[in-house]
Amino acid sequence: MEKESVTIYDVAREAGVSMATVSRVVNGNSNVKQVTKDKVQAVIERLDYHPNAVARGLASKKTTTVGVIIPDVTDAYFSELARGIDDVANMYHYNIILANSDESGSKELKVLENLLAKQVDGVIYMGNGLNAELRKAFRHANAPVVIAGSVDDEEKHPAVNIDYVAATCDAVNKLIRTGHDKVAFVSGDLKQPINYKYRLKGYQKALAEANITFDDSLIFTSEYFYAAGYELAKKIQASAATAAIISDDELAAGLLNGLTDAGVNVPNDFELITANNTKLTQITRPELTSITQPMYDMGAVSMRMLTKLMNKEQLDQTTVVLPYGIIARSSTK
Amino acid sequence: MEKESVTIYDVAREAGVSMATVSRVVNGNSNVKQVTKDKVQAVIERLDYHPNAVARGLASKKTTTVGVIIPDVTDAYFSELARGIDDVANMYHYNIILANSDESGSKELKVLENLLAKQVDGVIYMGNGLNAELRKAFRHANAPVVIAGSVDDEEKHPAVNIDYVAATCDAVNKLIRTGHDKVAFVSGDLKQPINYKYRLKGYQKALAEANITFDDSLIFTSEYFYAAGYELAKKIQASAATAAIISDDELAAGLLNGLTDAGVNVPNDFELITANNTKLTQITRPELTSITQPMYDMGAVSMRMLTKLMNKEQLDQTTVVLPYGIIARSSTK
DNA sequence: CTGTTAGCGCGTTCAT
DNA sequence: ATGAACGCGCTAACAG
Repeated sequence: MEKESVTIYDVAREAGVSMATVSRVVNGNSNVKQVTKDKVQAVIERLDYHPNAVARGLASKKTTTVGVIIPDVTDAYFSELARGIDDVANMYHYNIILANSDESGSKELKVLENLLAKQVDGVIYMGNGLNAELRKAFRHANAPVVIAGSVDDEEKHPAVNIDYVAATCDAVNKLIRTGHDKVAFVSGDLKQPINYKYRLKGYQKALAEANITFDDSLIFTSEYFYAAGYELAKKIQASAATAAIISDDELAAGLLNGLTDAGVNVPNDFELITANNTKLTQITRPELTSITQPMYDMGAVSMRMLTKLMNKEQLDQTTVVLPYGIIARSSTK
Repeated sequence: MEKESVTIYDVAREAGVSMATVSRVVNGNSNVKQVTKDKVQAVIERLDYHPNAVARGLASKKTTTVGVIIPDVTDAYFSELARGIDDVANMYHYNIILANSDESGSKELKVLENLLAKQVDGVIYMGNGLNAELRKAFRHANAPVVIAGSVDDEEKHPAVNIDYVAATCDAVNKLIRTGHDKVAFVSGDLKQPINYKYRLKGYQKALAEANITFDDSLIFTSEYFYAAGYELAKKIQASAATAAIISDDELAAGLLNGLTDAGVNVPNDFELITANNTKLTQITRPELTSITQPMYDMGAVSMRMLTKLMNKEQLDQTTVVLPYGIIARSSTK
């Protein structure tokens, strides 16, 4: 520690050139004679020179770091997205500042402000709480923002996601086809657009197509925790439902185990389909049938979009909808 | 986007003071008359001025960001640590740059170099691959480094962890007491100190105390993936083992399900104890008995230590060993 | 192809 | 209590 760091000026002096030339070779500018380039390169290595990214950032107004807002790193769904983001970021020589938001509106705002103060070149937002205030903050930010793994119900911001309406509809259809006409809908807060404007809509669409009347005693909301799902089992059991579509895997795992422990046989007495196909779905017994989302790719694509935006390139499409699927496992017949 | 950002200079002009004064009020310097402080504050709000952290970093040589090296965000164990780190970082007004290393030595080095170039004020290293090269890089870094959730077998670097020897020994003891004398040891790469210098040592200690001779046909290594564990079930079944201690929960979950699917009844025919008590342990059926580690706290404490180091404060102790426990669930009798 | 000169936005002496 | 001036390390015109 504490050794004086060598600057571009030191290598310029040692190499007998100007700092501009050093800057050029460091940045791969072609306008440098091979000989001097080699000479400078040698000095750089001898002195073990490393460009100071902060100074560079101040001068160039680019930090090559992007901010990533995530509800909770600990969440299997979002961390998978984060992995895709980081890998692509790396490819393009960006670093990511990761900030947990807990899906709290005020914290999201605070965190965004922070990221912007650090002069990030762009930000990726993950979370389902996109509201008017946040939207305004995004608009006023002088850095592009892309939404990953969720929706912008006003479709103003670049986003990458799947067709949540269709996916939910398909899943519910699958349940209906097996003979269920009392399918529970289990999601997070219904105030969030992704739940009431997309998932619930898909659910209702499936019912409508099968001429089943909507019954709101079959609608359940919960936090996305294992324990919450386990707890919910009682309520679901007390309802008329014989199957359920759940919008979160951890929640689904809790529900599954809660039902099982209460003596309900899944899938014979009750069928379940969950939404994210995270690692958890294979670990439970029975394994969980699930909607599949390309989480890693969604993260990767959103970061790729962001690089274009940061580069002032035109986007082919502002919303990228990736394909989803349904993988049948043992929680359905 | 693209609105000219307001600088400290703008505020100074509008408020009719010098930028030095603005800087003082922004940084809470006491030497400012209340009246002018208020005046400046008003202008700051009116102009919506936000200090540029990059310029600040260049001038002060502090970026208030720390680098966090993590094997994989997607890993339940490490992401829990990361959460603790981020929460404490936030308390002290730091941000974290998260970098995935995949436990690859070369990538860890590259990533560290990167972080250092960005002038992070400190770094937290998570991973089990602390080798000579990395150690050297840490020493030469002009930022303090603390190791979280793993060991520095030379005990030179500040680190926070648990007593892996004792924890493993306890777990194996528990198995032995139930009557097992053929306990399998399942871990990751035995080249990693945490596995051969700590966990394996604890395993051997337990055997020795019970006068059971060590049998290396009971030693298994694997990658930390569910599928790898599932695959491993066959080999374990073919061995003489009747119980196992496993060093990773995802691996343990795979092993458990592999055994179960092969017709082995856990815990009646085979008992399992896993190591990290992540969320997974409650999701499997039967639930997994596990060593418990305070992951979140380990992250939090390591970040707290780092803030002291960055502040040039003395550390009370360079290695913090947090308490562990063993929680009995249904994979043991 | 290379060097000179300005800043980038802010913290920090050093005067006053 | 406040201001002037310098410098942090680098990029980016602009000359030549």
